[in-house]
Amino acid sequence: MDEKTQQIQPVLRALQVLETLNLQTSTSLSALHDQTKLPKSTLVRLLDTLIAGGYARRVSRKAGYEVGERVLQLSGGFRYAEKIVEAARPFLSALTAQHKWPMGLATPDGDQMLVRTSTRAESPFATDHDFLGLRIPMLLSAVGRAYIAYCDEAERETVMALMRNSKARRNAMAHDEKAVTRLLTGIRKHGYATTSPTPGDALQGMAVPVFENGKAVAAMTLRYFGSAMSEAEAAKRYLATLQDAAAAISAGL
Amino acid sequence: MDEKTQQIQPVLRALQVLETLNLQTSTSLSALHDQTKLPKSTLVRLLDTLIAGGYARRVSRKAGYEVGERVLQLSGGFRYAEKIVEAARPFLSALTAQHKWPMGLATPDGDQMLVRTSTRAESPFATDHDFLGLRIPMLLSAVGRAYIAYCDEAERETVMALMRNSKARRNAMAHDEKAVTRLLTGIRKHGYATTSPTPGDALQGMAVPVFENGKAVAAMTLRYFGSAMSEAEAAKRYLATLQDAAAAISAGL
DNA sequence: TTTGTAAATTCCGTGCAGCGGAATTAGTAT
DNA sequence: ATACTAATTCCGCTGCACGGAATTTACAAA
Repeated sequence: MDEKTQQIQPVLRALQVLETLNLQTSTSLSALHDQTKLPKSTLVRLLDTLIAGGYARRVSRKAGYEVGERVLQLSGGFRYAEKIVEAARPFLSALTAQHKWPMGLATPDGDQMLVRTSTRAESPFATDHDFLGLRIPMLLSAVGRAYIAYCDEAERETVMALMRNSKARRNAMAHDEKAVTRLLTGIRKHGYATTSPTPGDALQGMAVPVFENGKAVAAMTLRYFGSAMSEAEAAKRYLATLQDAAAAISAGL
Repeated sequence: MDEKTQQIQPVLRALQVLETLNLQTSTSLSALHDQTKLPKSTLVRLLDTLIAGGYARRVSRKAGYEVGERVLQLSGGFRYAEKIVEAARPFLSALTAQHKWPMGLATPDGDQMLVRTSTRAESPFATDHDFLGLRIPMLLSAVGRAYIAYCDEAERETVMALMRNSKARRNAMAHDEKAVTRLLTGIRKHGYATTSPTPGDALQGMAVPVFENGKAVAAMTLRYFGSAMSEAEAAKRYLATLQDAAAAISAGL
């Protein structure tokens, strides 16, 4: 239609495969076929290439394939412009080293939160994939809730209006003003936000805002197994350290 | 020559370009040409493709190109533990070549152990199927026991809590605190863990932890026929070599 | 053990898409 | 203005990526 820059098909396909491999610890050929819609023979050819380059690895016939160490070279040079991301990383790493749970930091991006850094790779409890670089809903995620509860009022009004005018499922809650008010009041009272509890062994989030010059600019989260401890217990154990870290990050800006 | 796996040229070239872009904040076409030795027209084609996918951005005619945000998706699933796997593999192969028994290495994954590499294919005694990429119970397997006995206390407490709250059969033992304590004490006393002896000609495991900077990060196991020798005899024959190998792997990290 | 079967892997002829040298355009220095 | 360098586009050739079909493999059931 518009610009017709030529695309090299196998390159985009290979990158798609790489992204898919990043979504689970290991992926069978069939699963890859289901998720990418690419023919299996094509997948094998792409995988052979990725393996030869060290970007992927064959695990076993049954478990399939996984990402190889060299993928780190593909993004190691990427830096966000914001200094807060760089400032926060060492604190998040330290917390993960201490408590083992994966940590993350996200900044606002329209009606969603953009995950800027995480310590998923450093935690033994990171069963799901990384949200790094992905956008997550403002009103459903711990980081989003922490941010919206503490950002300045003008910004909150703008974002809320944006969400109210949105038909997206992720913003459904924005239409229930009472519920939002209740949610935010609760967050400010306790000093932290959580994801809405999900059944099963999914990871829960517990998030606090990060300020710069008294203005909320990001939120950081600690993610833990809901089946390992209750929310109250998690707060009792980790909230103070989380808030200390957030304050330390602010101080370093 | 040796392996004749087919390689898709443009894929490896595109990844090479991506890696080069990661080396500096922005890269001009000429610089890219110098560093990759690829024709400029080819580079433009590759870059167009990467840009269309969001993996690169054009900064300006003069400054050239830089990596795009989406590169984060290419490595988000990578686990730090992969490095250990890479480092350990040659040692496991050497041990199997020497003793013939299959070796394996696993890293923690929630309340289970994830088998990351094995020499099953190199051993004549591998009767059972391949566990590569599969998860095995923490408290019933040799690798799991070795890991839980030597990992740091905060992590052990978390994992134990997780298992106590679990109804899964594989975690049944977690509810008997006394039994666990006895088990772990015995492991630390002898310096290795075993699978609970099973009747028949099943393979037994004998596992030791692998440390990094004094922290347990994985466990490696030697698997042998229980009917071929007693546990004491196996320990006498192989424990020292196992521990030496584990130490060598740690040293190489 | 043998057999069954679902999945992974290899094979191979077709055709088109990636290739790169040459021509063109844009931006910069004199 | 003019010359010069680097970026971009053009285009005919050909080599290799494509994917359906055939084969092999691993595992489980009998």
